Amino acid sequence: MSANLRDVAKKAGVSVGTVSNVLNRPDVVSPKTLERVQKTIEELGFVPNGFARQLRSGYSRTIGLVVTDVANPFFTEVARGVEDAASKRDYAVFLCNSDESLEKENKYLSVLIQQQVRGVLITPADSKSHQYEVLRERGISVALLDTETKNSSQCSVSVDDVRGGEIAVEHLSLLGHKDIAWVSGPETIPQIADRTAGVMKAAKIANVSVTTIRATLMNSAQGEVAAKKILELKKMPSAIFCANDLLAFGVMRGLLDAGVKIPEQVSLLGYDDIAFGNSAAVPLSSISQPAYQLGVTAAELLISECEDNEDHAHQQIKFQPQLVMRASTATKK
Amino acid sequence: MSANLRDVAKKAGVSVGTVSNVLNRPDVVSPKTLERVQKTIEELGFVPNGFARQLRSGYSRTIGLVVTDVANPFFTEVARGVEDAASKRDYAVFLCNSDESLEKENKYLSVLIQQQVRGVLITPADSKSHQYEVLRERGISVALLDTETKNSSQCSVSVDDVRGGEIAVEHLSLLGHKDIAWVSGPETIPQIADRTAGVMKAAKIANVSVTTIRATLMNSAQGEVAAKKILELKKMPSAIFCANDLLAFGVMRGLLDAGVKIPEQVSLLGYDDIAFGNSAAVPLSSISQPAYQLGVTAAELLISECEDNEDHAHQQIKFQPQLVMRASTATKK
DNA sequence: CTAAATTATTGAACCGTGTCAATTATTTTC
DNA sequence: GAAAATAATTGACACGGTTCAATAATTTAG
Repeated sequence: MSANLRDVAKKAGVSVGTVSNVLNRPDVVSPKTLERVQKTIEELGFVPNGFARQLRSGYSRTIGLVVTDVANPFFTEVARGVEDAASKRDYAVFLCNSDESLEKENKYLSVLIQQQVRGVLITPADSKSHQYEVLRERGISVALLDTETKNSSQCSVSVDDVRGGEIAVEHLSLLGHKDIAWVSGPETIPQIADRTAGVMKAAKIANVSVTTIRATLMNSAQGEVAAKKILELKKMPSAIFCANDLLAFGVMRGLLDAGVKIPEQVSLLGYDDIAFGNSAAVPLSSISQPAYQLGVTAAELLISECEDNEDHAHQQIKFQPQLVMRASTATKK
Repeated sequence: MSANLRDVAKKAGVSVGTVSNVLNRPDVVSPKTLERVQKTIEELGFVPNGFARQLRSGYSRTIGLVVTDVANPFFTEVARGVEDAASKRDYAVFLCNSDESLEKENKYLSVLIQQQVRGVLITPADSKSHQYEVLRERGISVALLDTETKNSSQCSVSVDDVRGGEIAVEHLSLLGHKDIAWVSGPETIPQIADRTAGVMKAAKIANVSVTTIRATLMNSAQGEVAAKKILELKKMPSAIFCANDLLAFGVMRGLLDAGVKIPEQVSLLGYDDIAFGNSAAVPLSSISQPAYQLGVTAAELLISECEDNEDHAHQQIKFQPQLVMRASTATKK
């Protein structure tokens, strides 16, 4: 087996404390002892055991990233941002997918505790879940990702989803649409609830009527289901706003298959502005979020909190969404 | 601070050994003791400290996943598979993006060594790099992901890329195309080299002429660059085969913008069959790979190698690609 | 009902490092 | 050159689990 600190101490004729000092506080060791010990370390090919080190110090250089689904291109971008920023600070990232399930989320949090992560970046599966207080109690920093917190004792990096909902409706209203379908997702997801709030607020002001279609999951298969529901409505809306681009892709497919022309008959607007929007059957107009930047900022904030410990001022950073107009939205005929 | 094993033992009125047994060998503990201890664990919110555990056992329950780019939907799917399979076995996954750079890859391998991972799943950035031998020497299992190894002392899970290239050309040839453009990527990537080999082999047999366009990166921006190059060719090919779907999306956009009709004037075939292929401007025909399955299989194989230690038979598993025909390929007029 | 076999539980030793009060060696001061 | 100040070194203990030989409790056999 490979040499340990005691072996080095014995061979160099010093105590274990001195060897430990050579590794961690070389300045307190006399030059000639230092040299002798370092030579012995070299000879024995000694590499300190990370487990023992971390067990003693209590800290690791890892963070956990819990998102609802990395397969969603928005989160993929966020994840890249997190990973790049963490890597720059020499932190490794544990990737966890909660699949919007509270049970899975809790299971992963427990795994992350076991792994003794220094901090956790989390997009809560559910607005009610305050399970992450448990992490705090264990000295693990927590920052909310893509979710705002009213609680100022916590960092969060989010995008203004209320504003995003407003921008969407304002855009459609400006194009002359007065009857909009809002393809929403589970209202337990904070982002969705906020976008809905924005939609309703702007709709009231602009005097636009909104029909809500609720999707159970935010993927393109559920988008196709939503498309069917829209086609069955008594009165076809002239514009559709989807809670994310994946849903919008599904709706687009459903409508095109049914012979509905986009944007001639119906305008379609997505959310997230994922890279493929541009390559869609009808290039998709969307509400853009700075996903990569979100990840970078969140990771930097979290690591700063982990390391600055006491004198860290919690911040709630909020980015602004932006309209990206492509071919899928047009003025009402 | 949070509860440890001794606290649980005291509160439940048993010894530390028994609590440890409850965690690791529940079958040797009597049912009523088991229940009592589990209840106490629950009450105290006890989560075992991974470091301490690993220090004694010498092994961690983490693996590293090194891919060239998670933002590529193919790898995103693979990553999901890896994560789901690892999670089932109670392993946590470190995510690393090498961006096809050997330097970054080596940096990450070093980080993974520091983190004392039990095994590494890697898609080598470069066919030459045998840096992962260093890991082996440290007792870290390594399995190749999406790459075949000739070396039978190593596990690998791959897709038959040579066959993939063949299938593509056979398909296009069957549709009557005799003049094909092959939008390739860096030939240092083994997958690309294999696909090229398959293309050339099938082209020779089917008597098809191939013009190779080399993309520097496998993304859609480079696809647009490739489209420009194709438009500048003296003789326009009647079909284009791209090394992945992202490139194909770029090519599609480039051609459509130039007024070229797909598939009427040019057939376009991608590789990977990513989810968005179906939502593309022209639904994209593609060569499908079982990405999720690839990830699951690789993770299971790696963990089995980690745990079975001695009596583990190295396996080289190879999946077969499949043609998925959509609207972007058609018989030559 | 006792002896033997089986099952359950115990707790001290150990994994490999970091820490720090105590000890020893060296240098400075007058 | 002795006392005081400073620098260097020591080693037991802590971290929080796992392991395993020893012991205790229970079941089975005769």
